[in-house]
Amino acid sequence: MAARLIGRVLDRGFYARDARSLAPLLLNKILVHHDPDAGRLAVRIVEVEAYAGAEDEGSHGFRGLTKRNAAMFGPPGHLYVYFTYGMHWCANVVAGEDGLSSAVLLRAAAPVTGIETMRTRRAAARTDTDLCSGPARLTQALGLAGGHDGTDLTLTRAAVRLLDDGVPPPTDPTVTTRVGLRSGRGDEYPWRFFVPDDPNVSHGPKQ
DNA sequence: TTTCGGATTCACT
DNA sequence: GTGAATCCGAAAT
Repeated sequence: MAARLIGRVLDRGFYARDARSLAPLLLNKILVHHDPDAGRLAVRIVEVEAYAGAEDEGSHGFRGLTKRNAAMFGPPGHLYVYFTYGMHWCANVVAGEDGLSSAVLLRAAAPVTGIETMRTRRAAARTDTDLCSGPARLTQALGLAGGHDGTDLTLTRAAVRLLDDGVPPPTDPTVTTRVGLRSGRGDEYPWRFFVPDDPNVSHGPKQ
């Protein structure tokens, strides 16, 4: 029933570019979680935000290395998963060279495989386009949490992987400012990218 | 040790 | 469109 997923694992060099360059390239990539409880879950990424290193006040890395954000400072191609608002997990892909604190936040996706599991986990979702239409919704639907912080996405046996299945990123992605940042703390940078007119994109500022 | 505020979501008006 | 829920990490004391 489920269509066979064919795709190649992206290599380290793909992730090594800076976050602003990497972010739009992640659009239309496939995020797969081999969930020990639910089997294979997969989504197609449709919305991302770039967080760029030490000079970006909106980035967790702005205030330097801490135990929480250590994955951001590590080598590219790993997951950075953090807890926020006392109840939500958000997942990032680490970008840039080892030692730089840059990452791309995965904000929204389109369900591909395991939709029944996602509907169960996202009971509040009224429609399938609400299953992954926000950074914390995405992690909840896929079952990602703090235990996945630091996962190497480039390992073929990793529980979480990012695949290129041949669908290219949009040639003209929509670009806006980032969501949820305080005024003057990096909210002015146009570093949010999403697939134009995709119904799974989160409800952010004017699109 | 205490305080502060958050890369959000959901229910409700 | 508005506000409550909810708790951890980091900064301040």
